[in-house]
Amino acid sequence: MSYPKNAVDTIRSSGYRVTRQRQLVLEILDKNQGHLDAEALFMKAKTKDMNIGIATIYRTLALLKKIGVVKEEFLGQQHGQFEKTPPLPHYHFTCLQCGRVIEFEVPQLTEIAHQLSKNKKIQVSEITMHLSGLCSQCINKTKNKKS
Amino acid sequence: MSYPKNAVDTIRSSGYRVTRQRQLVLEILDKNQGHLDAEALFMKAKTKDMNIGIATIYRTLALLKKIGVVKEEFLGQQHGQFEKTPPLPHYHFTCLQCGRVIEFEVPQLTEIAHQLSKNKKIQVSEITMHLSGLCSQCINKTKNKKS
DNA sequence: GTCCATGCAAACTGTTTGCACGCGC
DNA sequence: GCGCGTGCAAACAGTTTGCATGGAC
Repeated sequence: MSYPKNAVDTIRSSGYRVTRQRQLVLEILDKNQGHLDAEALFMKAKTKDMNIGIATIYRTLALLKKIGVVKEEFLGQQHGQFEKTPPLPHYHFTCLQCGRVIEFEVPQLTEIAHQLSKNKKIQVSEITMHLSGLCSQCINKTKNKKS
Repeated sequence: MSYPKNAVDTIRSSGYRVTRQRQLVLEILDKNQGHLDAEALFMKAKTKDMNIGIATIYRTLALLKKIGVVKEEFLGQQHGQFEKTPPLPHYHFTCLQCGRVIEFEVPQLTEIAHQLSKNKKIQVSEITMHLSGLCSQCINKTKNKKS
């Protein structure tokens, strides 16, 4: 069966131990369907487990990334944000003013990547797309601002 | 006239001074049509000017980016690589094995971004796309390797 | 009981900043 | 000559690592 196993099962079946800390990180990523960086995740984790260390967060995220449970996205251009790997690939728009992130799908990208694979004789394993600009709210704010 | 002014003119007309160091950085970026990160650029600059400081490199790149002369690309996922702003927007493929970068154009992206702008009522000012995988050389290497 | 995973602190990397001097305009 | 731009070193932020202890299996 190719049922998407839940994350805990994936950890176990990949040969790693299911620890309290790893479960906590997964829990937080589940609740926050948004995008968290290591620091933000650490903060949230601390409220549930005062003793958790930032190194554990980094090690756990690296592990989850390696076994494919989470994806790292580079949105604000600097350090990565993490989210549970979505069933369908999607991409992100970031508002340069308020930082809001909007997700969207672009089915055409698969075809575009396929064409490129043929033309350039390459093998594409990962497609990243990222838009930035102004979200509708910030467009309105700017309009209403009289200078 | 909307002739693309050369970079030096752009610096001057933006109200900044044209210094030896800034010219050197531009020269290096011109010669290396490839993609250099701050460190690599610093190394190359040192061979021409032993006394140049890494801080100058960072400050110069930030300036050139601000006035639109260079673009910062996040290819290897971590710190940015810089290239002179190309006349036509293009995107990059990075080989995960050998690090080779291939450039390509995707005219359709403009239209895709336009559609999204309408649907989501956003204003897109920047489109980023990045592919990764294996280049043709590395595909062959892998094939020929008997294990 | 074994050995992987954790917490802590120290180390490290890439980048930024404060300041006195030097140079473009 | 004025004031921005530079070099240097120190500061900083984010991330990684070494090591002794603790917990998953």
